[in-house]
Amino acid sequence: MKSIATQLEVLFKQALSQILGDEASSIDPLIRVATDDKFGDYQSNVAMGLGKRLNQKPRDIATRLVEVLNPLAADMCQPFEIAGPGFINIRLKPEWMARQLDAIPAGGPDDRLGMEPAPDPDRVVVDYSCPNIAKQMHVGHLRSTIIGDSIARILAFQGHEVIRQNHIGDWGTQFGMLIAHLKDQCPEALTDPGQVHLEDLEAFYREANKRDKEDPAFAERARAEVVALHSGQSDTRQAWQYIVEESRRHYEPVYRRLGVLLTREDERGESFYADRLERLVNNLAKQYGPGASAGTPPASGLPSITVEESEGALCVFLRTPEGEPIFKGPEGNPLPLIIRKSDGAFLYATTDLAALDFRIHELKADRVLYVTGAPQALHFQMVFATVRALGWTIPEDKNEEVRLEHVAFGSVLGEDRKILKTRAGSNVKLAELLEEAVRRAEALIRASEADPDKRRGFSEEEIQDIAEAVGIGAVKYADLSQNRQSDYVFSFDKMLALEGNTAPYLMYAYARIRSIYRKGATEGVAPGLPSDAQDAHAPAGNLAGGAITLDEPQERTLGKQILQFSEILDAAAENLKINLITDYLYGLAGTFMKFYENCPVLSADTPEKRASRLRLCDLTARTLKIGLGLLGIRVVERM
RNA sequence: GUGCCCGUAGCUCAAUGGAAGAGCAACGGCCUUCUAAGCCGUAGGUUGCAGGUUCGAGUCCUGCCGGGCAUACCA
Repeated sequence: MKSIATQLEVLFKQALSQILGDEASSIDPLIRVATDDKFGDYQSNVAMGLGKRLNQKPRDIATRLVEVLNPLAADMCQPFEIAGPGFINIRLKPEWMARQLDAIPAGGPDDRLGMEPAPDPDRVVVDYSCPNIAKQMHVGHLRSTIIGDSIARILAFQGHEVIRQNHIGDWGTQFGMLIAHLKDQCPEALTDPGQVHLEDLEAFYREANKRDKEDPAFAERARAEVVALHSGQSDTRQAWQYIVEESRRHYEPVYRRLGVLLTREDERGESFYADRLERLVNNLAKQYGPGASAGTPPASGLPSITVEESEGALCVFLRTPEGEPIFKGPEGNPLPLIIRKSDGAFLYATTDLAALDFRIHELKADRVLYVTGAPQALHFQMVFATVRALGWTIPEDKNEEVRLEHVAFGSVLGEDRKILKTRAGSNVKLAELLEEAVRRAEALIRASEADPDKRRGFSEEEIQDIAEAVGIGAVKYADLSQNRQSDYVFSFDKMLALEGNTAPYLMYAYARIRSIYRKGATEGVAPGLPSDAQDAHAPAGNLAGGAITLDEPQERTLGKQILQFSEILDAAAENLKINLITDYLYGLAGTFMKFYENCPVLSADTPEKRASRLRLCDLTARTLKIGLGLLGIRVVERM
């Protein structure tokens, strides 16, 4: 089933070609959701633009268009209205919307509300989370993990082939000191790794760091371990493996608690690329180094790339065809992308180039997304520009350029509007932050249970389960409902607030719907809840005919918004703006609440009306569940 | 210095070039009817300033003011 906007576009294009002929094919009908109910449901803004182009009055064009459109769209729309400078206001017929809703198939395990998958799916690499080994995940990893996971879910739902990549920080000079320290402090970890566990990885890291700074003999051994690690010496490799494994024991429970999809199979950390770096750098130096100026000149307009040694470091420089540096440093001097340090070591730019090589040439990605913080924008600009200049983004076996995108996000701030820190000034640990969110959610539920008017009689098990879902959901929703690019202020009180655009509000709307079904089942007037309520939905149709009617204004609005889900998803996926989905879900939940207040379901006037309203409830619940699912947030049956 | 991002109601934030919106806080209503973690109502604006492009600018361009981030060997 096509979205409302798409169907309107088809009609408008037909009408445009009738009055304008062939030149109409390139015209966008500019269908938009109306900004206000008084203007209808949708509007077309095409007439204003055409007025200029055809040198006619926009209102005259709109009039001619509407004359053709009225019969074409008679099934779908009320007669069109022309307003203001030439807006065409579009009002959908309730019977048409009801038929669209009726056509949505019943729910099931892979429910997609009848939405069609993308006709031309891409293979998309999503790089996100990327914890550092031997350090705890802290609040700085929160957004990458949550946003990246949601983007992966959204694109997969749309039918794209998503390849998750967790580029963990499992390589680098810091491993020298960690390994040296491990061999001193915990040698049994090498002989019997399964039986020995570090209690506190963070403390271990700090101790190693301290010794590295204070004890020259230790620092010497640490350097030797770096060499041993790189050359693949077995006991050093084993120690390294042990440290990585200990880190997994920390972050995998965080992933499970957050409900992110990342698994061990998605890990392709820095170590994976380590033995490719030297060859990569040598090849670049050979092709674009000083002796290689005879290479092919860049195609017109493309930047030229050179690889030069500067201040002892090996650097990539990009220049315009006119020779002007594309990236400039403080004094206007060319800014290099350093791919080998003066001490011979490689660094993150090198690894990122190797990773793009792999993702483009071996994973065959059509699109590569990097979900990292906005401060890294310049780095990715340089890496992407380099890769484009190398010609990697136009593989021979594809006709479309590989899309490289930095999905940047703002920082998480404390109430003081500074980067969120603990009172002691250290990073806030993610595990502790989640624990506090759940604990606060639990306190809210217990307070409500202590109130005789609000008490639902939850079991202890239910309280724990609801607190977990609400607490974690609140953290994730608060993050995802922000415009990704701006910084946001972290506040437990706001994200767990009982009102407003929060996870608890949406989850409450869902639970209310489920409550109707439970009550209906006991009274024998609704099909009831399926036994496996988490994964299936009651087949709400086929009751007394089961046809949906949209008579009351609240029914009409609810039905319309359910039908709009697919166009919201398209917009969110296109711009990777997840807050479009949260705004939509919040609006849908609000509309449902109004419907709930005004339109009795179980005690509707007639069995037909009851059946219709039950189906609206079912569709709303499914939309909320799927929508929250795309955010990685689960719903609960009661709260 | 240069580059990127931001500046919208008291506060926190939305708004693919199309007719300025929520939530919180404030004030006033609604629980013998499906969950009041709810609903209804009132109030709140020269979208930082000044120009420009456009039929139309919060949105695009230029300049200024204010803030954040980045800017050669950590990621």
